[in-house]
Amino acid sequence: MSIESTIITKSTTPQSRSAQKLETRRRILAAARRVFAREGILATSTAAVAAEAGVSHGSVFAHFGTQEGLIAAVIEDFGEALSLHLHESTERGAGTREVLKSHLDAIRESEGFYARLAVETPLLPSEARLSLVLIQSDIAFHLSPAIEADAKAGSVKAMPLPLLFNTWVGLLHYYLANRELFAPDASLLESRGEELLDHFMSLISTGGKR
Amino acid sequence: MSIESTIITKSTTPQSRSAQKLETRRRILAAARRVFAREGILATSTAAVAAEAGVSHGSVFAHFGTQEGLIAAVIEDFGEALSLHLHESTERGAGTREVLKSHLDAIRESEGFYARLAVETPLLPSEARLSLVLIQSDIAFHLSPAIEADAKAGSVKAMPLPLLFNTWVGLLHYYLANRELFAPDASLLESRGEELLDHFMSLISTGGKR
Amino acid sequence: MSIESTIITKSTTPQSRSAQKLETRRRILAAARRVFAREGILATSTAAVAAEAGVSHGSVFAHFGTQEGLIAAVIEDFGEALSLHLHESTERGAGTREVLKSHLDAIRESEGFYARLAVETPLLPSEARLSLVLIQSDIAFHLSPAIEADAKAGSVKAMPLPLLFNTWVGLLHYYLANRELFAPDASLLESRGEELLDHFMSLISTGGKR
Amino acid sequence: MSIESTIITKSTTPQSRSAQKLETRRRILAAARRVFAREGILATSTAAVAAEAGVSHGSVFAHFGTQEGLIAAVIEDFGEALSLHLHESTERGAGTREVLKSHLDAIRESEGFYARLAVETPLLPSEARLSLVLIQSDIAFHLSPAIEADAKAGSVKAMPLPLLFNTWVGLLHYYLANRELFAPDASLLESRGEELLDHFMSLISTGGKR
DNA sequence: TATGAATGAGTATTCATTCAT
DNA sequence: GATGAATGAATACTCATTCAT
Repeated sequence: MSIESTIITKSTTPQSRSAQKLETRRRILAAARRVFAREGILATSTAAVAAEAGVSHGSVFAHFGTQEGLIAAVIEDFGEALSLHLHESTERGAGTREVLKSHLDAIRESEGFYARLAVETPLLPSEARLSLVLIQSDIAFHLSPAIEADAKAGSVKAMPLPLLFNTWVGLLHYYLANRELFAPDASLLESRGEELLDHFMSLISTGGKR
Repeated sequence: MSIESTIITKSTTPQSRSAQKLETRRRILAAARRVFAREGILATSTAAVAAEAGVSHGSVFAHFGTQEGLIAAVIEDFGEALSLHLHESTERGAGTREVLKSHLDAIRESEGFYARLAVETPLLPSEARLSLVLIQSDIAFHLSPAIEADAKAGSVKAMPLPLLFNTWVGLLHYYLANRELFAPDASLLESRGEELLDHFMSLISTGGKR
Repeated sequence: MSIESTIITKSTTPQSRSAQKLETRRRILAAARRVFAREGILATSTAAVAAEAGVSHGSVFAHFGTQEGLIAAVIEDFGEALSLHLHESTERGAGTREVLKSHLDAIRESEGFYARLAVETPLLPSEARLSLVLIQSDIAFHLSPAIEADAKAGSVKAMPLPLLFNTWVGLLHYYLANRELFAPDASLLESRGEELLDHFMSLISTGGKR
Repeated sequence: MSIESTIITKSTTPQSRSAQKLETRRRILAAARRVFAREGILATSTAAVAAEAGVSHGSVFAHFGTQEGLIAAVIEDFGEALSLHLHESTERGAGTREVLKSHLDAIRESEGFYARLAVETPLLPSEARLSLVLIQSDIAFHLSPAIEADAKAGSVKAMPLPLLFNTWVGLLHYYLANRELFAPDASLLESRGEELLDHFMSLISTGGKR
């Protein structure tokens, strides 16, 4: 939606050269995100991205140098948006559940792409892998104080934070990786996000408090 | 190791032509498992498998028809071995922890290949994906009565079995997918299996009973 | 000529697999030599070679791995033939003029390709450059004793052999590089070889003996 | 060096727009000469020339139309400078050796570029090839009277001028084409120019007179 | 005039698959 | 049944050239 309007804007509103360039860059990034979500990151050819973006094949390389560069840029771009969303929707002093809820909310908008990322990142070049690490650091950064507070308050079991965090991410990624199985026709997070959240909270909660 | 002993067994017992054929098939399967573990399933060419097996490139196709067929067969073959191992090492009436321990033990021998499987399965054709589902059903089959018993006994929280199972698998796969990070130089299961097991048990245990 | 007869032989006489392979290799080498002579070495695409040879594009790489490998193989193949020719046509104890004559004779058959080689070698990858060095060593090897004898006999001026040799090669290559200018419609060596030889001999000869 | 001083001269004298245009043209030509010397003529992209010149990629085409046009212009420009240098440094009535010495001196300043020219000219489009022919005519024009005089005086053997001239150019180009071999770390003309000159003179000299 | 973003044709290389031996 | 030579479709990347600003 926003993409189309952008395109219209672009063709109707004459812009400076550098703005045009930025716009083309955005178009390619957005197109790549769409095709990546649809077909998979590794399974997508640079030509397919160019076609989806409505630009020449060469333009992809003029902007991103290599396929790896493109992939890294798409992930980084996505990571920034995710981070922004996360910061906006996570109140200071929010509880563990609220932070995890924000996490799911942030992902939900781009569930398709995020699911591909969860699955394919281990197979991507290191530059791209690093980007995902940064994304997750961001989430951990929000989660950490919430967990500590809840642990101190006794509502959450004491346990090493990394293990707890990785359990959550593992659970989430596992369901996303098997979306077709767990939510054949709909958004996985839409249909089962709440359930996953409840389940995880019950796992980490101290027995009596829940 | 178990692979080599299998080869030796077969080659010391010369048999009819159809047995020879079976032997070639086994060699290709074993070779594929090795290269897949080393290089990745999707990153491995059929030619590389043939070379590792010491057979002609054509033989791979004579036996498995297509690359997809080969991959599916390798996974199926692996699934059968895993299932066997699981049945052997899991005593009747074992507790939840023991079953999960058996699970890790069964995987440990082929950690490299299993890790590839955990990562790449979502990207493989559906035939191969189905095979992994069957493998996991098998584990669930062993786990189910143990959990139910422990739940009845009150040592494990009551919760939907699939969620519990998927949390375990999600956790395990997440660590396997990031082996390089979590166990740079050693076997992940060797160095951190126990820790994962303890962590998971503490998650699903009722507070006082553990 | 020999090429065509070879092709005929190939298609009429069923051969063993390895002979077939050698035959394909030969076809590609011969085709490459022809196109290289016609279009230039660097200006020729691997696809053009494949088309000229009547094989698939992939075959070129099945046989020579890379374009560089192909070029190196073509030069090496040519060098061997040249060396053979040189050995055959150069009698033991031949004089300087006779050896140089043999040199020209050996080149004449493949003047087109040799001219390309003379021009493009400095621009080719080092492996290929080395091949040309070997070819010229071969000529120097024949020339050396002849010069020495003639120098001792007083019919050739005393001078450092490398300078003398490089003057000859420089002269020859310069004329070959400018064939279109010096022999627009015919073979340069055919039409002007004798002249070059006479000229060079007069340069290196002692005044009185000529 | 001489190139830089030229630029300075031009940039300190701001002039009309058409002078500005000339200035840009000169900058591109000088930059191209530098990159050509460094990387090779054929191996240099128009974008690399633009970058070296500090102008936009489009400017190259605004001034020279095509890549071929640029190359031809660079060579022509070089030829003019060489011709000028040659005229200045060659005294009327100079002997053969002096003229050849002037030739080497003229080239020495731009040895890198001239060596590329010697090697790559046969591979360049005809317009560029023609330029080199003109350059060499120029040298021949200076050499001709000197040779004739020396021949008449009996110090140089009688022989067709073109053959003599081409032997000289062939020798020179052969050494330049193999600079890496003959003068790995230094200027070829610096380290071996005298030697080549002596050798060539001894070749064309009558025995006793030298 | 100068710019530089965009183009698209061209190229080397890979690899699953086929099939004659 | 096994072989391995041959195939050809697919794909990332380069670069001269154009043209709107």
